[in-house]
Order: sequence, then structure tokens, then C-alpha cells
Amino acid sequence: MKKDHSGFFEKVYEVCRQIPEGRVTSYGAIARYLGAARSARMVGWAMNGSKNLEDVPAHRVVNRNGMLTGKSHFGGSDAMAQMLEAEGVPVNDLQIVNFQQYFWDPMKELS
DNA sequence: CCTCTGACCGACA
DNA sequence: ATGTCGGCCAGAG
Repeated sequence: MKKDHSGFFEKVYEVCRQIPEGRVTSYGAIARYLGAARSARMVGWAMNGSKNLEDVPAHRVVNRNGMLTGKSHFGGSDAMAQMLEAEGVPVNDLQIVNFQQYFWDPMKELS
């Protein structure tokens, strides 16, 4: 099952999988944790393939503003916000309420 | 094989 | 404070 553990994407998938329920993180946080803060864009892009994986909750990953920028990729509906709210994360207008409160930093938690 | 773009972030003018 | 640009990896045309 481990295919490209040396790849950038695989690392992103692993971190996303470690995100606890009812918690959220940002692309930049993951990228930074991987040592590629400037590759935040690719983290989101990596999710494009991860969304096919059920083991990777891409809906728990938002931008650094706590905005559900990737919501458009979740079927075009508010499915992303619905899933977050279902986990206990309040979302208002594509923006997570008290984002800082639900923010899960891989560098802090996984450090 | 070469080029471009992609769910971002941070720096600079 | 607002707008623009660069940057990193990998896949599609």
C-alpha cells in the first residue's frame, strides 16, 4: 500500500489523515510541516487526488483564513461546510467560526 | 519533451 | 491598506 512515500503528495495525505475529528488545519501549516511553506498551493492540489481517497478528509483542510476555499471542489455544494458542522465545526459563509479555536497545527501536535 | 496550471502564502511597491 | 508577483511539486496537454 505504501507507494511513493518519498513523494510530496503522500506526505500530505498522511498529515491529513492524522487530523482529529472536529479539528481543522491550513494548507500552509501542512506545507510548513513538510518543509515547503512555499508549496502551499501544491498541498491543495494534492488534495485533488486525495479527495478520491476516503482516508483523507480534505474537508478538514482550509486556507489560513479558515475559509473553505476548496468547497467548490466538493461537488459545488456546501457539502464541505456540512461535513465540518457535522463534526462540530461551525461554519459561516464559507468561513469557520472561531477558526483559531478549531485550528489543528501538525507542527504543534505532531512535533 | 516542453509548457502550463493548480483548493495558497508571504513579501514587496 | 490594497494590488501584484514569485515560489515550490507534480500531473495533463
